[in-house]
Amino acid sequence: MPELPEVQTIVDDLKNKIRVARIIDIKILTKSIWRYKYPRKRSMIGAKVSDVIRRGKYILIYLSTNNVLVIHLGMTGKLIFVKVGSKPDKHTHVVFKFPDSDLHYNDVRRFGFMDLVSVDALKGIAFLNKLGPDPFEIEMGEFISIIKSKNRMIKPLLMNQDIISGLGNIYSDEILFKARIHPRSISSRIRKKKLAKLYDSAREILERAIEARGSSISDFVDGSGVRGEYQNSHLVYGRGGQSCKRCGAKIKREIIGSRSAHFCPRCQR
DNA sequence: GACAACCTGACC
DNA sequence: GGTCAGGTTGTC
Repeated sequence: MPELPEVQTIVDDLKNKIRVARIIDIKILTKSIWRYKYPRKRSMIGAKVSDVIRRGKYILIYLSTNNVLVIHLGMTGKLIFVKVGSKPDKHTHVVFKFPDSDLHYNDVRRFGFMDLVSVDALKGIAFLNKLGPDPFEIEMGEFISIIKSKNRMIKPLLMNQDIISGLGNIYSDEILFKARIHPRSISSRIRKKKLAKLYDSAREILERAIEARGSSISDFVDGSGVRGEYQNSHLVYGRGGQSCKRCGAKIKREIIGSRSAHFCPRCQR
């Protein structure tokens, strides 16, 4: 489900609702969502949430006990605030109890996961260390040289979290359309001018998507259970067979890098 | 780079 | 019954 704008939306909601709040209790309903190792609850119970940040598509919840809860939402993960004592549904895997509300971690497909690590250990976590910068964390020149230095199809390259983090299937399609780059273009051969446009497009689209509180295709909702609006602004994603809003040509849907890619064969070359 | 694997649900 | 889905990881 979630790419950078959706994860940022959740992070903003978490920050507003639980920063400075204390975790009263935790109910773990599904053990297997803890990927690295099963956590000690006493490392979390009684702790205050000191900060919530996003790294790529990861959510990092810092606790006053010097531990960090690292969460990846996978495809269908959700963090939703509900009334104290609300009954978990069949896909609720963890319940965090706060004074004013409970926070349910739900995930239908269970591709998401959590880890609890100490602040010290965080620096040694491989899957965080290998994350590339997101488009807001780098300058245009750096972005261009990263892309130019690889010899790969641009869409799978943009989706590779080790190179640039935060982009997934929706936003890579939307960004490439805006920059008028064909998703199969080989990164090293794309002109600098086009890559400059790609950089601007990435930041612009992500910013607008965050303002719209994400894209809800089927599952995504924010911390209050409300859907995002950016799906209404998609120009290519999910529009295969329909006409391009820019030139009228038929939008194509093709498998590229084992994922469905949506693009306009006339606008994107 | 292509694929399968990990899962459940929606849709045809 | 089959296909598809906002992701990641590991194998050829």
